[in-house]
Amino acid sequence: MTERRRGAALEAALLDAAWAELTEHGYANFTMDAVVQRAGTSRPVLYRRWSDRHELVRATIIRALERDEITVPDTGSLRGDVLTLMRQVNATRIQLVTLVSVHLAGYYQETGTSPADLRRVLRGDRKDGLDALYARAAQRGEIGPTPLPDRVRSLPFDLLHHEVLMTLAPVPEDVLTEIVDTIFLPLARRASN
Amino acid sequence: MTERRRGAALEAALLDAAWAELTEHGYANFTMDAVVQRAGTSRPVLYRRWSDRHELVRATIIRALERDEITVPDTGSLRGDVLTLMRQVNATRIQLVTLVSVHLAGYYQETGTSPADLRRVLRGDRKDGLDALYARAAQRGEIGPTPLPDRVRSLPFDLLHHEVLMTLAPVPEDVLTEIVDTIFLPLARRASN
DNA sequence: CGCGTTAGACACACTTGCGTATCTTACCGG
DNA sequence: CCGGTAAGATACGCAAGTGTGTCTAACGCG
Repeated sequence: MTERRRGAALEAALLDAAWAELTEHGYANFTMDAVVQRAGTSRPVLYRRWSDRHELVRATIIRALERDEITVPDTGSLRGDVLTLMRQVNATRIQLVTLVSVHLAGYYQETGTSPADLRRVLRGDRKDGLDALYARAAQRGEIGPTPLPDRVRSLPFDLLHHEVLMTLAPVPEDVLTEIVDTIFLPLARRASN
Repeated sequence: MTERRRGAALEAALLDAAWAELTEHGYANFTMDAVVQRAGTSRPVLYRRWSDRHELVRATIIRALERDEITVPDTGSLRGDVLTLMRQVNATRIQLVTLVSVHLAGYYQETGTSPADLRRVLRGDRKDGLDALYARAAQRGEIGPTPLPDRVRSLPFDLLHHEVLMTLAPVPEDVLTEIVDTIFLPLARRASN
């Protein structure tokens, strides 16, 4: 044990361990002990930074949110853009989505919030990007000039989300294309004419 | 305490209490103690019937499934049928859906199952009814002769489901009609031509 | 090099929930 | 009305997790 971590490095290790515990065992089975053990340190080190379970969970989720920034793509076609975005979400945010939606049931009851509230935070910054994405599609003539209803715009992501929540696993590529090609695109073209 | 319940009556009281605890406090905070206390009886009475937490939860969910049978409507129009079905689900199954999808995270990890597995049970018996519903719609000429893809057929219910999971509350009527009128019906008509 | 800071190990009191064992007491059937 | 069955009330031991002390030993800065 010659290497003794300190300060930021130690803190990062703890948050990484907490994140791993959260995603692997869920909020219900999330224990300070497990985090400490996984990080290879000891109880007081943890408590010196976060005074209780709640604070640690909050810090862990915030940290996860700050990682994995999602960038809105510009592939040259609506289909490509939407699919690329879905793939990004599918690849990087599954753990986050399932954690936030499924594992935090207790949290919602305590705070009176709902998954939609947290989801708005997740998606908020993407709103402008989505606007631009659909504007480009309209400009290319892929969809008509009438702006799409919000529910149509979010449709592919809602369905992706739903699929993730139901299977608790990454969504296969053919399901992504099916959602886009048999549901979203026909509707988008029709709804904006 | 002159009234002492026995047999079936007592069992029903226990399962009712368990259901109330599950929906109010979720699986994570579900304790045998709370059930016993809520039912106004004592620990051993519970354990004589279900040997552990898991069995009790299973029995409670099965009981809830057996209640609230959903009947596939025949209103004379596809729109009316689908909307009526959605209203039924919205009115009677919210607790069940949220419980199964959101509160049982720990259960899935322990058993290696996913919400989709339980959902199949929920929806299984409705499959035949849905077939009939869409057959009638085709016969009336509301949709074309080409059978709808499964993903389209389940679309309104998936979106309802998603909405419930996000808000953890009953879905307002205007959202139901919006889903049907701006998403489902246009797509259904188009997809079966 | 020496000193303050803090990581790391360990032990504690406390709480909660589990599953069982024991005993009394009410109910129901014959 | 009487005897078996099961309800109801405690109580107990166990395990897991929490949050807090206390002590040491390593590290980093001046």
